[in-house]
Amino acid sequence: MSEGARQQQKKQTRERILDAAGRLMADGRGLDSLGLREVAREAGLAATSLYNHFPDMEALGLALIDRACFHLRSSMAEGRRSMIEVGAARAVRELVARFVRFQQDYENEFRLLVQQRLGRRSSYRRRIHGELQLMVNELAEDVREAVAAQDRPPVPAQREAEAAIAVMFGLGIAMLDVSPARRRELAENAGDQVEIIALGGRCWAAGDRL
Amino acid sequence: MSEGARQQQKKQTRERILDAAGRLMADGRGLDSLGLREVAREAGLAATSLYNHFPDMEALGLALIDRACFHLRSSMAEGRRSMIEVGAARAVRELVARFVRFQQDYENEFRLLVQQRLGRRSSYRRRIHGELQLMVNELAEDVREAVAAQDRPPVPAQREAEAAIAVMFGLGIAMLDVSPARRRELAENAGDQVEIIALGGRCWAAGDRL
DNA sequence: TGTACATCAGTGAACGCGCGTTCACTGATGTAC
DNA sequence: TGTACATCAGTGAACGCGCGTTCACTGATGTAC
Repeated sequence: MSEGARQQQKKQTRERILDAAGRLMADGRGLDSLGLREVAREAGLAATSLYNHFPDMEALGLALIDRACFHLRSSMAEGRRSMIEVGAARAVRELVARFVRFQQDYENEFRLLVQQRLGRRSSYRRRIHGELQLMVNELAEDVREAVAAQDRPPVPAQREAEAAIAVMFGLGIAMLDVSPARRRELAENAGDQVEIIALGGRCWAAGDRL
Repeated sequence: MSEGARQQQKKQTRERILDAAGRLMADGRGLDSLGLREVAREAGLAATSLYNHFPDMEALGLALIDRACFHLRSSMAEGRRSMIEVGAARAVRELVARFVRFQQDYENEFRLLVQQRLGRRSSYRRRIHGELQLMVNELAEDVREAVAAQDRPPVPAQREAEAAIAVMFGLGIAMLDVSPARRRELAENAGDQVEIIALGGRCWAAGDRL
């Protein structure tokens, strides 16, 4: 019980290290370019202290990725339940808006996820891939529920979700380097794209093909 | 004229350096992890010789990216002209097939482009962004022509092209880590997604909204 | 409550190594007369 | 055609620097009796 104090201290230090690493990534830097000493310095620790919290640099990176996944998941879950009621048109726009908010609130973490999705470490890739898979599945489930709630014929929800998420990640990447005005424009375009996907899903459900 | 021999030799050496760098990236390594000495060794040159061909490592990276852009462009241009005649359904599948072929033939270069699209160096990002923009515009133009040739009402070709390319890049990334069988499955899914996009474009053109 | 002992977060020195770049050079190729 | 000179691709040594990790340590915190 009183051991708690020490453990709590340790947890705080761990967070301090992750925060420091996050701060260093703020100016467009990638995880790969972060050095152990650099992170330690930023966190106000001796370089070797990091080994009390992470067995090696790979583990530190994985912790950063975990954190990013958590933020992505929370951001996308926010207000998810209301999707069914608001109707397809608004639901699509709000989906994109949630993603845009995540991208803006956690720009470094967004970059981290996209970069490490095809980084060198397979542990990173697997972690991110799994998270994105979950994200696709949840979105697909939402689409199915919303469609069922409106007594429409079942759409190819999985394909729609995959395409929508591909569009949103593309949007997130494109937004990184441009002005706020251009960002809004890109977001609106992406909203249109997702709407087109949803419309296409309805046609597909009705048996239409090209 | 006879100066040509020396110049030609130099050009060959330059290619040897780029080939060496390409080989080193073959096992999933990123551009950022390539060292000057390492590339020189692989090319059979003294480390300092690289400076006779590239002012610095950034220029070497840019040359690699240029090469990748060239291959992407050639791959996607291949058989582009026949798109109009074959009809929308086949055109969509062939579009995806061309991209898949590029991804397989030049896997390292595909990774290079995706990774450096949000890498640290803005010169890289700009180069790649410009290339992708061109790719989107060309695809949109093809869509417009094909639709016009069939006397259909004009579709939101730009949005369709953006969405389709986002889907294909997502596909390319997902294919990197999986078995050939799974790759085929993913490619088929992506084909369906692009078909859904095209169907959605038609609905949109007809004035449908969600 | 007081004391002896265990735990363990944080430290500083040291390891071998490769990094990108500069410099003065060598010697083959190309040029001018 | 022969000779003197210029060019320049390729070389090897050296620069200062940070890398990730190991090790033996210190001293505050926690535990047992």
